Amino acid sequence: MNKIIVITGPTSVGKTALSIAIAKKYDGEIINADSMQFYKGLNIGTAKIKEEEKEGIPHHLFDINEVDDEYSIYHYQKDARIIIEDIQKRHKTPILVGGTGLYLKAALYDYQLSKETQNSKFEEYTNEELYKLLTKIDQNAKVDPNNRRRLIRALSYYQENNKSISQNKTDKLLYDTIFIGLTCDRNILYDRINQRVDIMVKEGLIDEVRKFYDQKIYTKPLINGIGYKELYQYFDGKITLDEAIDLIKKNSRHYAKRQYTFFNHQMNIKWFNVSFTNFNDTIEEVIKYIDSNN
RNA sequence: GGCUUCAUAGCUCAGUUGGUAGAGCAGAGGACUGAAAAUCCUCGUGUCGCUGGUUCAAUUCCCGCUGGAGCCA
Repeated sequence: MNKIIVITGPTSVGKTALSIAIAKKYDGEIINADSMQFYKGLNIGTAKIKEEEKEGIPHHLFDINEVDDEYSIYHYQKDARIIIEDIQKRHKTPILVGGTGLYLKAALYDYQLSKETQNSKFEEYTNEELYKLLTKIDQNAKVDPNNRRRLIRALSYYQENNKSISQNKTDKLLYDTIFIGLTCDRNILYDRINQRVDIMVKEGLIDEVRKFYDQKIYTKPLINGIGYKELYQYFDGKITLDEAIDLIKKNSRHYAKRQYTFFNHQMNIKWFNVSFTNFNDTIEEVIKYIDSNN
């Protein structure tokens, strides 16, 4: 097949299980599209696929970074495209699997990213001052005045490229791609998320996080990753273990909601309602859809 | 059994010196081009436990009832 298949959806719907079935069916190779699964050692908390579950299917862009490596959509875009094109050259099917919408877009859409320089000259400004600076150079800027991170990014972009970030946006899809989304009833999804967190704890999540905490590692994946940042608070003695676990569940639920918002508005996804009692039905449905679009 | 106290949004509670109410959490919706599992924005009508009384007007005051908590026997 010469198309790219994307398998996405909120956390806990069963993307990994589907990806193996689809890879087998279409002689595919899987490319990670999950911003946390790039990192070595973040396994339980990111629900990373285990070696024995891969069933011989090649998996790319998993465990490519140490937790203190710098990695962003810039690197991902390059890495993913090289692998996509390599897989296609070998007449196999690239299958992007993951729930990080921005990374999927960066890889597959016409996002123009160039090597950037670090700059921290905006740190001393207040949000209000940053907002004024930005609206002065770009009247079309659609950044919320309170969103400091975005304000600084937009200003840095202007400084480096001498044009506004909003002018650079295109929505062109570069590859022939089939977008498959897995979904289910919101309440069922939330139950699954809650259950999965309990399972992660049983499987040793606390030890997994503890190792990084003991090494005093405070890099992005550990201070941002759900399951990691909450347990760090617990190790710091700020909250109890039960509170940390409840927080992990809550943050995962909120995350799932944000994922839906992104997928529904940023990409054209064909959604499939997952049958958890008979997952083969779901697989069949997806295959039927892919065949009819090929 | 007697006395005291509580009963308000899914949860925890605030409040109305009598003019039918509002926070946090939970939940919902949205934005998104270099931290994206991140960051940011928006959304609060509920028989104010039930019944009766006083009043122009009661969730607010009073009687009783129901349920919870506490104290004394």
